Amino acid sequence: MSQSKEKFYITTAIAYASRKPHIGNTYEVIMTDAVARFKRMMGYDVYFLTGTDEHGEKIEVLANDAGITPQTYVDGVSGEIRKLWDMMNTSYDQFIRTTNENHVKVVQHLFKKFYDQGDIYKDEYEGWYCVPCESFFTETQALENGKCPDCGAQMTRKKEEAYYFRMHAYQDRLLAYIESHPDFIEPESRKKEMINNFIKPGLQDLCVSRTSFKWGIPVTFDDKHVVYVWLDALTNYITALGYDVDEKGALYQKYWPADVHMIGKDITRFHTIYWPIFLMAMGEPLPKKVFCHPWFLFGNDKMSKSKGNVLYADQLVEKFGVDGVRHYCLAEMPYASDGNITIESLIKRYNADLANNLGNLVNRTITMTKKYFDGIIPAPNAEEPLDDELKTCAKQTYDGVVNAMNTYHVADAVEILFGLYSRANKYIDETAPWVLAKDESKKARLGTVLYHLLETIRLGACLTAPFMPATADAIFKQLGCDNRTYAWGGLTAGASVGEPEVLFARIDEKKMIAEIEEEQKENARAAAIANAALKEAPQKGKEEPAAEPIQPEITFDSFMKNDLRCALVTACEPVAKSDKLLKLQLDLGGESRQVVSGIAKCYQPDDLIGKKVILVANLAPAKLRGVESCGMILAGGEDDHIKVVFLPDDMPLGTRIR
RNA sequence: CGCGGAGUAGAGCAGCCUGGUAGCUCGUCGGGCUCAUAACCCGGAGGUCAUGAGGUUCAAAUCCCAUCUCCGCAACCA
Repeated sequence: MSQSKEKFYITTAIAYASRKPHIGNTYEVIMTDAVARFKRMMGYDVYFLTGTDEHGEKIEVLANDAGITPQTYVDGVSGEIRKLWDMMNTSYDQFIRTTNENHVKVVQHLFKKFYDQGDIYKDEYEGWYCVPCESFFTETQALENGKCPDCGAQMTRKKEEAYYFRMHAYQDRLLAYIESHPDFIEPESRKKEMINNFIKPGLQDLCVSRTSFKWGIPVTFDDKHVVYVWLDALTNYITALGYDVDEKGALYQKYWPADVHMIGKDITRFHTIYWPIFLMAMGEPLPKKVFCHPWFLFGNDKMSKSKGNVLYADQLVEKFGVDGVRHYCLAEMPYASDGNITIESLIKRYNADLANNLGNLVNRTITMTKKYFDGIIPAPNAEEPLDDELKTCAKQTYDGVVNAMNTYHVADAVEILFGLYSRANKYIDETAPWVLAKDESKKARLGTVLYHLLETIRLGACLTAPFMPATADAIFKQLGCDNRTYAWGGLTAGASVGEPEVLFARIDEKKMIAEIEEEQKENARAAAIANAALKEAPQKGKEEPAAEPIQPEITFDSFMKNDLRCALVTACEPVAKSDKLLKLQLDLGGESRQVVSGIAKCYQPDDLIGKKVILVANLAPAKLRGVESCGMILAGGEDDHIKVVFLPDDMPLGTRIR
């Protein structure tokens, strides 16, 4: 401990403990881990923080559905997430949970402090309030004369109290900071997005408390309120270090400000606007960098439960191993644009990089050492000019990897590293050890070649450690050496290598794809059965309350208030500047109606024209995107999976449906 | 005219900031080798770098302008 090492504080976003994270979420932890391990290797004193975000309405609802307390729910999910991170061999120093007692206490202190110093103020939110729906609606949502957009009832003007954070007051300081720290937000495009979309138009004060649900950190001086999400979640980065309002703590003093927050691009706004402003209000320094990584898509689709295309890390680990999955994620994700996961590319990359290039190289080299030298590492005393190329490559690989990693171009770093293994394979071809072995007089040369190969593999293993720690260990074991210093000549001649073992067995692509398809069918079947079971007995499934809960019972009379009619779609066109809305002209036998419907993602106008649909004929009119909508047509599903209910062609127009 | 990004060989990407032989991986075709996991090595084919007989320049994938298409964010989702 003579020299204090330079510190490096790195964090992932905390994962929302509502459900098991998919491979896209897992990517973030893997990537952050690779950087953390790399920095440790470079001699930094690294502190790597990850954890779970455990409050909020959604979790409250999920727990209720499951019939358990939110705390119990969150204990389960958080534990699962942590297990997943552990399985992926991530080297975090701390796993924080926002239900952690200390975190809760500090958030409360901060809230109070902000309130006392005038950054947080209590205001009355005034808006239209619908009593039956127990909800607020904005001016633009409300229908004419203040009718409820949900149920059509007459709403009242109502005031509700809420706490707001004076974001606006810090706007200029934030902009100045971002502009004077060009590296603060990366990639660059995200920075522009933030500045142009949010900061320059003027920051809105942020609502930082809620009264509509209970599962959150209570505001100490006003117990109707709980602290709303981001003030709670973001502060994990410092509460984890023991920060408190009047007692900063040793870890905090040592590690703050963060060197980099690794986050998904979807939460850029919170990390590059609100979080810095909270810190300014605390009088604390801002993080040095927020790196907004892209997302993994499945094929070309966003991964989503409803599309049934979600991949989970543990599932992939079964097929490809921990390092197979780590390697794929790290090598495949581009720097700024979204990456695509497909099973085919997973297999291809696994075979090409891991089995053929790296695995086979190690295997053939160790085997030759066994075969020609009884496993004793020979001395390199018959060098030839050709060898310099290999050494130069090793040197350049190091520089290249360091360079790429320092700018978080992880995929580039991996590619450069594998270039070294590739060069070593070529070296075998150039030197043809099996030919040298036939000539006793070339023994010294043969030994030199093998030494160079073993040494190159050793150096490669040093650099592989941050990406695939277990594989690096396995390579060192086969080399019979654990010298992880990146300098040519670290292997000791005369020592013994270990036993050759296959690092990555080749995967039969066709066979595995067939296997996976089979599993997916099975999963689909299981899901279908589970869904059916849910419908019959709407009990509480813990994971994924897939079906929307059944609404409270109503009487026949109240149902009959809905006037449903058979109507013909006579014309249909998209609504300008909207990607979900279609404007439909309906004929219900004499009367015609204009209706706007949010189904454009699923239907083309031509799909609808000439079809008969069910119209809710007595729904209060509304304006959508400025277009008048008088009624709605019945459809099921959400987002990208909406199905309109069509009626038989021979049903007369205007027929009442019940 | 909301903001931003992207369009480069069959596929996936790099190069663009700091103009000057268009590169990598997979696939494909041909050859070599046998130490090794049917692996490894070499070579070929395949690109008018979205479009504009546009602008700047001795020189444009790279800088500027216009158009088209896709994506993300925002808005909208009766």
